[in-house]
Amino acid sequence: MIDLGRLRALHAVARYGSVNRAAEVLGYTPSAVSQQLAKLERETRTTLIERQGRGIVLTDAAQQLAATAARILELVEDAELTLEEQRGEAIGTLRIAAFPTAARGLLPAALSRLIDEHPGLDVRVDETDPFEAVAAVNRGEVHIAVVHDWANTPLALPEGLARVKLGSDPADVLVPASHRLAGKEFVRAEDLVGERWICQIPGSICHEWLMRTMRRAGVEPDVAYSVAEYQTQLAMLARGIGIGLLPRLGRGPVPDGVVAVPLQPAPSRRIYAVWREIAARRPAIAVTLSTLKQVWPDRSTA
Amino acid sequence: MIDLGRLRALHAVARYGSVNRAAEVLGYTPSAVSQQLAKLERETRTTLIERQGRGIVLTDAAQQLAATAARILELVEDAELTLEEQRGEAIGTLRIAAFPTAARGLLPAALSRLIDEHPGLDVRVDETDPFEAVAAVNRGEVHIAVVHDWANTPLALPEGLARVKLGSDPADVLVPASHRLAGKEFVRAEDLVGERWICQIPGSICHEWLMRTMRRAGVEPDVAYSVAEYQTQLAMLARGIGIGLLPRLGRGPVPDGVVAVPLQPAPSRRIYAVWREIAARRPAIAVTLSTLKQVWPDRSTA
DNA sequence: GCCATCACTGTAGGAGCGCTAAATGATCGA
DNA sequence: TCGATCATTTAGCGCTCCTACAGTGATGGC
Repeated sequence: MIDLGRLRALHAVARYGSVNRAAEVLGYTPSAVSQQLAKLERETRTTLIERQGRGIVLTDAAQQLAATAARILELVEDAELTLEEQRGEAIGTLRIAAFPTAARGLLPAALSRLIDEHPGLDVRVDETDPFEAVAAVNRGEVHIAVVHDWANTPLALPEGLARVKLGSDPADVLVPASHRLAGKEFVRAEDLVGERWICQIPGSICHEWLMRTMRRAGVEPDVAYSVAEYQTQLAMLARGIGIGLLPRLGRGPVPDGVVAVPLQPAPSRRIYAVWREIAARRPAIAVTLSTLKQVWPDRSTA
Repeated sequence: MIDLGRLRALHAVARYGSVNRAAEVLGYTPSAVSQQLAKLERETRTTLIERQGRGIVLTDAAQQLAATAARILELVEDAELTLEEQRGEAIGTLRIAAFPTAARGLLPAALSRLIDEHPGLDVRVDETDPFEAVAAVNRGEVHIAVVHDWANTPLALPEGLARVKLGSDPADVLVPASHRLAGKEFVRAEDLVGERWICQIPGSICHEWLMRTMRRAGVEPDVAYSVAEYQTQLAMLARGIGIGLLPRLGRGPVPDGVVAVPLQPAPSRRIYAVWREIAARRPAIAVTLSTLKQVWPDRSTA
């Protein structure tokens, strides 16, 4: 009877289009995958792959076999999930992909609690941007993704993925203590026209929000200083050479010489946990999701 | 990921109710099956089997797992069949169970032709009575069963099994050359009242037909001589101490001193080939079925 | 047109798995 | 209580599968 390992290899090759990528995903060397395919060909006495240029293509028979292999592997995974569900223990490896701010501001609390309450759980974290994180969940390489979106460009999820909103992450304007806005209760976007910005690199919430909001208002923001580190940003702010924007999540208390002023309306970046719907039967995933929800720092008053 | 071998072991144990029988069917020692189950328990961290007396019982979790294992194995088998079908060659092992007369009178011709035309085919034959042969096909232990039934007690097949009629096997009355019926063109059942019978052991067509037909006519047949071997039966017949009944299938020419007289109506034992419906996609099975049909000795005139 | 690179394949060798055989444990029937 | 029947445990052997490394053929930059 056909070996499952061979089917996994074929399925991965069919899915990722190359022996190398399949091997990478499976955690093997390309040689191992190649040998598995060769053996599968010998055992089934069927040509499954053909070389094309530097790569390979699957024959029709292989495509078909890969399709049923997918169903078989799904059933096997389902059986494993059912067993784990029946056992009810949160156990095994759980991989989380989170964007940097969440990795810093949300995961430490969640992780320490998970490790305390579920010693059998081996949690791994990868810092990944939201787009890639969702793709990784969809491919099954990661169990949970912590991602964000903006109210005006809501996150679209592939079929089969579910999400729960953990909360919103408001961002404040950081200004030097001597700044004209330092004493205000809140500021509006239009108050910020003409300012020089100290932003973290493109992809940061500062950059994102500036571009989204200011441009919509018809103003091109002046990002004079683009820095990589939060500490650099703070040092510049303290010198009074510009202002910044920073999410509260994962931000420590602002140092002397810098003041955080809430924005009105607050930049509404929403944070979600995303997972494969069927995988939620795994207790490990269920407890992690619930822990993430519980440790969300409720700073509605902050 | 769960190993297929473990699932096969569990499935077999669930199906046959004991480690020993499962091992026998799988072609392993009980030790191997026991070890597989133990490993499956360790890997899934789930209790799957419990000892009960000398045997075992499966837990609920195991029952459920075995059920999905059945679906998985079915898919795997299906995938293999598809590959073989696509390849189109009759190849691999093919197991036939046949009742003794067919094994002697029908299979030799079929086998020699199969071996000639399909060198890749490894045909195995087991002489088995029809009831057991059908059960073996249903369990998947045998691919094709050659069986018979009587017109008044038609063969009932379990779901999923198919059959084709190969032909009818008429039986003649064998009488000594000196017998009063020796010159007749045919004889009727009522002509045979009062005769002493030389029969092969219970289960033979002679015995079966005598009991079925004579008793229906209200006559208890007198089986004076019950022998095991055809040659013995012939020797007795030649001495004129009784008469016999023998199917034409697998019977050689009758020796001097013995005459075959057709019965009217002929005992209508019908011969079928039986197979699992889904397995007919296998070229090996398809060609064997067609060969069996082709080599059926057409003796409508004999 | 040559060489660097990329992708897959082949080979040798070592680690680990899964099987068998034989002994052991547990239970049932006589 | 003894023998028979099932299942399990242990030791050990063979085989499989993986990695490391070398090799082959196609591609593309220069």
